[in-house]
Amino acid sequence: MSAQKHEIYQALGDPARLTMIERLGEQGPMATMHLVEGLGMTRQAATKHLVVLENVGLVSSTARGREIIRELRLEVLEDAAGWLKSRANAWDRKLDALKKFVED
Amino acid sequence: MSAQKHEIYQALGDPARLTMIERLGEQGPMATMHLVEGLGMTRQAATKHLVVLENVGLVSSTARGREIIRELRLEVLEDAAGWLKSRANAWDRKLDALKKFVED
DNA sequence: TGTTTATGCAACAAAAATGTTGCATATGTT
DNA sequence: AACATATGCAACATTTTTGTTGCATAAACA
Repeated sequence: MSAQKHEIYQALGDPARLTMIERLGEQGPMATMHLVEGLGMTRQAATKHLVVLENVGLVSSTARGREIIRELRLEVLEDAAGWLKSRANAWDRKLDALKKFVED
Repeated sequence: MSAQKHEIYQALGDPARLTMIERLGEQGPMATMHLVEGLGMTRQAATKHLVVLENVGLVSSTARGREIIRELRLEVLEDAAGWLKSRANAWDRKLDALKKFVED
């Protein structure tokens, strides 16, 4: 069910989607129409981006009347960030060890 | 000169490229041919992926005889991971504050 | 010198991502 | 009831990404 790592990074790899994530992080849950404003694209295009974010679990949505409220799933984002950071740290140690090994 | 954030995540958003990054992190710098092995694609396809990684600064290359040695740029990876983590942390605090505000 | 190995570059094809328009549906509002 | 608002869905066009094949070049090696 949970998305593959590369799918999460791919979802983050678009300026419009990053902007929407930033807005949801700064201002909290909000309706689609509000999220779309200022992106320079139609509502339908923005919705497709939101679907991409939902598919990897970065965003969840709830109906409220005729609106759909989109919400950032911080745990998923933190997980993706943490994974990357922990890998980078592990590789840092490994590559240091390799370097020392070569020097001998 | 430095890549935009979304470009870095887009570069990470492909399974073949993530695999190559993992290999470079686990085993250190290596030649293209070695990196290509087991990816299930031609050398030319893999090279295109390496060019994507180079363009965003995640990988650098040096010629050694007829080989090209590819190396992981850990600083760039750490920077991308750190940015994501710091944003997530900041948003965590912000969204908590918002929640408390709503409850009053 | 001839052969194998590692690579680059260009043309091409197929698939996926991005964005548009048009139309339908359901919820508020006057 | 009539109108405005927020949304979904489908068809379509464009661009980007991903991968292939074929050919050229340069270094290592027998």
